[in-house]
Amino acid sequence: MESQDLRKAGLKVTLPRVKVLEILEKTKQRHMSAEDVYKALLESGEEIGLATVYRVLTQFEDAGLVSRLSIDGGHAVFELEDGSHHDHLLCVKCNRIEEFVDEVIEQRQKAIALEKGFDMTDHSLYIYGICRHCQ
Amino acid sequence: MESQDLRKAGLKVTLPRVKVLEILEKTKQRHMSAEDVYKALLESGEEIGLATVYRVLTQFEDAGLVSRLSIDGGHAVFELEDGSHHDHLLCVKCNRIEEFVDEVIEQRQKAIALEKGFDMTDHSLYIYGICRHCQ
DNA sequence: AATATAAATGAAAACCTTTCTCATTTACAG
DNA sequence: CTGTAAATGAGAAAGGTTTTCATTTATATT
Repeated sequence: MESQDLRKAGLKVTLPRVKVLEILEKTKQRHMSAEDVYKALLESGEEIGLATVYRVLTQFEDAGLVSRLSIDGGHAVFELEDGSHHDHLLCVKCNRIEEFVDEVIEQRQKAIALEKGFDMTDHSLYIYGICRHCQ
Repeated sequence: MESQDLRKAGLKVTLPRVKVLEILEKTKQRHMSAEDVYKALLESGEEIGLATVYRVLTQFEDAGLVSRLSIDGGHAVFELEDGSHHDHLLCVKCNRIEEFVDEVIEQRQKAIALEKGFDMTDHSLYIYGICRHCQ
């Protein structure tokens, strides 16, 4: 029941918000740009403006419902937040995105921040390469 | 003697290229956006177009004279290449940028790419936080 | 159920960084 | 010194994202 998630997040239950959340949950492709979400909405017969899609995704990010990936150069990509922190591998040929978790890297990052006197708030790690399929 | 560096890189020695290189070498701030470089040029009395600054920086990147950092969301930042690979720590308050190298992380990244069947071409790692000065 | 009101939306314009176009200028090989 | 390919400047265009503002909608209140 998406409307509960929205209410919990302090957001009014509006048609655009419900439909964007549905798209994110139902689409097989886990990583979607605002444009991807917008097109999926059109295909499912919903006439929701692109500006609203951007607004809703940003609100979802603020509410912790989705994460935004800021990939090298291009546009932002969103993924449903499932509580599990992870980093990403990106195929530079087909744009496939894979996820990974590495505790060693997580620990080293914390240690480095500490060494440098930084109070770490976040980090972003992307490994770029050519995936199995594209080699 | 910058003109030698340019010639070695296979670039004609033109005023804009010499001046951009000078700015990158003389400015205390190691990390500069295209706009920063453009403004510095104006301040030093050079009338070089912004489009040229972008072109020159991209050529320098291709030639290996500078590296381009693609920081979260915003604009690109350039730094003179000194041959040493390193990653970055960014202060989310004052935008200070610090550098670090960590062999453990480097190795783990390679291992993860291998595991996932990726032929790694590059990676980007940024640690965000609040620096000593801003805490 | 009707209403008031603060919030959300759509459409288009604005924004920002970066790239492109094209006429003009420049570097440098011959 | 001259010819030619390459580089430049100015402005337009591109591409993703945000803002503006009039209109619509959700929901708290009668």
